[in-house]
Amino acid sequence: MFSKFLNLETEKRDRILNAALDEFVQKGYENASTNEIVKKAGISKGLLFHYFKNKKQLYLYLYDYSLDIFEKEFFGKMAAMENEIFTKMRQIVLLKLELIHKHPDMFNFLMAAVRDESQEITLRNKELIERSYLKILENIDLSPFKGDLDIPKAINIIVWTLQGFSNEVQEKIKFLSLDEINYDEILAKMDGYLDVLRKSFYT
Amino acid sequence: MFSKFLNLETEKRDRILNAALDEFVQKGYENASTNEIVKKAGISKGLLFHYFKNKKQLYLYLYDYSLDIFEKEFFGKMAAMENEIFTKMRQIVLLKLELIHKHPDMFNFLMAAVRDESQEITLRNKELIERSYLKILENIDLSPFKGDLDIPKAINIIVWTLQGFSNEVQEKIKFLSLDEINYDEILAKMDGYLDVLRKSFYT
Amino acid sequence: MFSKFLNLETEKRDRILNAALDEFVQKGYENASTNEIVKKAGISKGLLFHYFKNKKQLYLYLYDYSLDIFEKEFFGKMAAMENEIFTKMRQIVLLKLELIHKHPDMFNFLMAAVRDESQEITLRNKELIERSYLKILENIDLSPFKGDLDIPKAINIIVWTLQGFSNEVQEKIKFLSLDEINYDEILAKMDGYLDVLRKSFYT
Amino acid sequence: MFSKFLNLETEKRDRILNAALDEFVQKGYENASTNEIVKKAGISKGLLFHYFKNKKQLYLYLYDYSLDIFEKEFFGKMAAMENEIFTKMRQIVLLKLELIHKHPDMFNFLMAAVRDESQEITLRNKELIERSYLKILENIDLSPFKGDLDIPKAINIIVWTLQGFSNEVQEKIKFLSLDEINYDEILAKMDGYLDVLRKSFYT
DNA sequence: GATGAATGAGTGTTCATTCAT
DNA sequence: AATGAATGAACACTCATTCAT
Repeated sequence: MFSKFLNLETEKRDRILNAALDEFVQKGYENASTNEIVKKAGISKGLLFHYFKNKKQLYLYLYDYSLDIFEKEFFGKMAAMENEIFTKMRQIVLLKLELIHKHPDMFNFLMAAVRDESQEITLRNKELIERSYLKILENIDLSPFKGDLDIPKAINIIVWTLQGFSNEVQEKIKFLSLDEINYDEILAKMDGYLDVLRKSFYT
Repeated sequence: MFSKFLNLETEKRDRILNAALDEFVQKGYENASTNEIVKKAGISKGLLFHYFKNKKQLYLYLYDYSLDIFEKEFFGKMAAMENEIFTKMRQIVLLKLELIHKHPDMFNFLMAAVRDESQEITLRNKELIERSYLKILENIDLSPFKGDLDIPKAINIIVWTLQGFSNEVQEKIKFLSLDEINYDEILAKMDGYLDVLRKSFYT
Repeated sequence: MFSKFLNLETEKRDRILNAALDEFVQKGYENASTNEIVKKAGISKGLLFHYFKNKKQLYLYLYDYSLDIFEKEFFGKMAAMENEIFTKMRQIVLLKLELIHKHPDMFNFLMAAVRDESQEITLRNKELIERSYLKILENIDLSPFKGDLDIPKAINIIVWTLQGFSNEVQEKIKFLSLDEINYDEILAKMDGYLDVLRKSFYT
Repeated sequence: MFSKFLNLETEKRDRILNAALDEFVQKGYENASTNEIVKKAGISKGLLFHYFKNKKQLYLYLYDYSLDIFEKEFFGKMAAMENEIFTKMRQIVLLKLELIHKHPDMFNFLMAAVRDESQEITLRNKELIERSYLKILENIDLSPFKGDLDIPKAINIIVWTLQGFSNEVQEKIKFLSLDEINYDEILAKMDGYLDVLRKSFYT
């Protein structure tokens, strides 16, 4: 399907990829202009459609491509993590932050794509979340939890708390440049939340 | 700004409002067609742009209008609520469900609008959330919380848990028709989460 | 359907009609460019699609419009014709020539459209031919035909002979300007053919 | 001009020829895609344009090539035909039917090409028709014709009658599959027409 | 106030043809 | 000879917005 594109010299491929990523992130799927993409990538109109039969396929390719990179980096490093849930969740958050710094455009694109709600993307995304969730929770040490606790619910509460916290942080730092962000402060706050939960759920 | 529109006879105003709401909900901002809106509303092309100088202004008006109605209904009923946080949160969830049933289009529109992330909407939304948050938390009875607990954090955890639960439910019922939804089951599950939190945070 | 277009001032309507007719005649359906049509008609791109929802509809409108005019003129004058078949056929040929002179573009368009073979056109055309045929043959005086002759076949032979002759003439005069055509010579030749057939088929 | 192409190995040449023929027959000149042709032929884009400088040249080559094959088969077998005109015309019709069955694609292509009306094709076609006509009429036995008959006109009437009949038949069988066609019935009808003409024109 | 004809820059996509390899 | 990446003008069609009436 995309073999033509894959055989391209890396430099040109990246130019196209970045141009498209950039345009989609800035304007969203509908508003993104293939005209702008080719201009940014410095290629002709026809060439884009030589590689991708239409705008949608380009978008889906970008999604799969970004997801692939994230998954590889994510799952690869998750194997070596702690089994103690709070430590593990903390490590996951740090890993996520690291990936955002490494591939900010891809991350933004993925976030935006998920909101887009196209059938195909929603499906791929659902699968990913399920796989991630299983991976995160496998090997978790359940022994420290209080005896009368509904552990599955407790785990969901931990996950949702980190999600809520994460959203709040993102909302706040949205308009800051990367070097204005005080990660120590953020992590300290997060540790505060994890402390509350640990004290509440562990014996 | 919209004074011309406000002076319109109620029936015509509502026709325009509903037509626009409907179109934006169904197709999103970009894909919504002003042509379709005027057709649905039974007015001329020119008239729409006589009342709203462009598509964006119409959209923002709709947002403010919807928000207004929600806020009124929400804040109005919130005054009479319990001060015990779990009871109050439960009441808020029920109220939210009630409003979704009463104004499904407006609710969908607001949800979609928030995701849109346009500067103006984001700002208005931030303000609303802050106001709501203050309102929800005012008069909360803090005495039952454990003495050594970081109460503000605990409250956030409660809010985020309900948010996470709510998102999960929405994801699941997205493809169900309204009468296929089993509300009792959903509420029972929610009560389960509230129980876990109450046992953990209360003395 | 085309009410918008019909309410247009005659001058502009004709400009659009002629521009489209001209373009379709010159280049055929596929190769005709809506860009060229609007340029020739001196209107904006959008306006053409305001009147006709797409290229195909414009084409079909043109077909129906042209056909209508031809049919009216044709059927109108056919009522007053002789019942003697050779005289009638001669009158029909003369009428056809007259119409070609009066509406050369429409005639060319109709001829081209029939060859186009699109489903819709083929259907409309088949109906027209059947109607014409019935009209031509109604009231024909069969008494002069030889007694042992298969009259329906003889009539078909007369029709096909005129068709064949007509095609041959058209082929020859295709590259001549209108005033270079010697109609007297052509008609004399045609009368020769009709004489042969009359002598052969009549007692 | 096409010497490069002629020196190609027969198998590859035929692959290209058939692919092009197929595409042109299915979609017509304008809509035929060189992309599809090279895909069907299993050759590269560049190679097609190495052999034929453009689409038009390929089309014209195909026309000449098809015509050549038809002419050879046609003229070859025409030498051995009867001199009695009605018998000969019947034999020609049968031969035509035979050729349609033997080379349906080429026949369809030629028919379509003639309708195309491009200058070059029209010219080649005119020449062919004249040559065929001369060939058909050479050696015809004029003795059975009635003494006072305009024989050249009579012959044209015979030809046009067969043409008209043939067109009518083609119109009718267009949507039938090959084995649904009742050839005996068609030929019987045709013989009816030839009988009418024979009785009328012969002493 | 109310209409809807008119605009034109914009869209995604196609495709015959070229050309470096 | 053979490849297929690359071009770019052209296509039909859309749509928010304007404006004369």
